[in-house]
Amino acid sequence: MASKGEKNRQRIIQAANELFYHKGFNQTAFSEVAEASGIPKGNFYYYFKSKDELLDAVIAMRLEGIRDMLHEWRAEYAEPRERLKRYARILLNETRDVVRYGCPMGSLNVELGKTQLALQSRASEMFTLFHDWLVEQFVALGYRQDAAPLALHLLAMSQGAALIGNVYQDQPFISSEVERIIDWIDSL
Amino acid sequence: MASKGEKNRQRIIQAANELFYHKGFNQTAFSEVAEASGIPKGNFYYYFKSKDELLDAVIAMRLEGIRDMLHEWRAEYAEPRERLKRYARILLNETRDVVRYGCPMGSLNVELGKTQLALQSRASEMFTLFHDWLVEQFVALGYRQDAAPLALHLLAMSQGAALIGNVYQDQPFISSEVERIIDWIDSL
DNA sequence: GTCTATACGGAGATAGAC
DNA sequence: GTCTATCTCCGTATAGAC
Repeated sequence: MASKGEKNRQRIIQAANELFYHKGFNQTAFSEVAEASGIPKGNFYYYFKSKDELLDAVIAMRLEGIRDMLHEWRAEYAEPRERLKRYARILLNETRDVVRYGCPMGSLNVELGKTQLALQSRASEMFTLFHDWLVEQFVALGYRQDAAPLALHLLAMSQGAALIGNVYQDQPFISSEVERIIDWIDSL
Repeated sequence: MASKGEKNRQRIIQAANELFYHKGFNQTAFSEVAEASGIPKGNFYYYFKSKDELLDAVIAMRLEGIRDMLHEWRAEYAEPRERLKRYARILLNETRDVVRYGCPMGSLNVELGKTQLALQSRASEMFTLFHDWLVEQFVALGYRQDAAPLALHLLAMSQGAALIGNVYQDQPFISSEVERIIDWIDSL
């Protein structure tokens, strides 16, 4: 039952999610989230105890989205190799945003990793969802003790592509890196 | 001639350099730089017109450091392939810091890329110094139109390794990624 | 050139009316 | 539950004494 309060809560989370991505967590003020969501900033403390807790709710929403996506990928692709390639193409989904704002997971973790380790640890759960799903696919391909390192390596390649693509605002570069990654998957 | 004023200027830059790396640019307050450098924050505006200009000076110092390092690498290694491998090992220099604070270049660019594009563009010059030096080596290896893409790819692999190593505070992972990169260079 | 004191704005967070 | 008004702190930046 989506109560009125729950609806407002969701609107705040949605607005914060986009602003945290575009501007960064620490550089986003409540006043901006208030303007974007249409809810006065004074009300935020009825829904969240603090800004940190708002971020926690944003991450929780992202985690749900990732879980759903991975679930769909499982349904859509039966072969582990095809699943790995689907992951590799993730950067092509929103290349414009990646080039402009970086990877939503990567940039948030980088920011929080400086001085907000508790929140960073929470944000790293997004990576872990992908990681565990990738491990599953590598295991299905016959890799055992190498599955986890391979998954981390795949995460790293995607993040490297996103970061350099962002630094140089270079969309074609991201596409070519995705090609490279897919070739690598085929070579396994 | 290092005048007294110039010495103070350098001390501010040194302190800011470390704090910008450890805490991020926007999360570092003048009061902290003041405490670390022993120079009252009120004095900063005698040496720099703004915080942005202080960052500019920090980046200028880092650029000089990179130039010097690349120069030394040229002297130390004659073969282009050995030079590429030396670059690949750069993450091993300060792995503890990379794991704790991320890559000094990458994390700064990610932060500035959100809402401070002019400063990000300046910060990207650090990457460009490495990029151009790497292109030089790939050309010497016989690559022509592929030299630039290969250089970008190498930058991306390093950044991906640094980012994931930072996210999971995983030092061994960075070492294993460096191994992978070196194998890739050998395969060229 | 170097210092202290302070202006000014905006941040997160709170109080209390309705 | 929802709103407005406001508190307190701390950021960058400035003024002006020495």
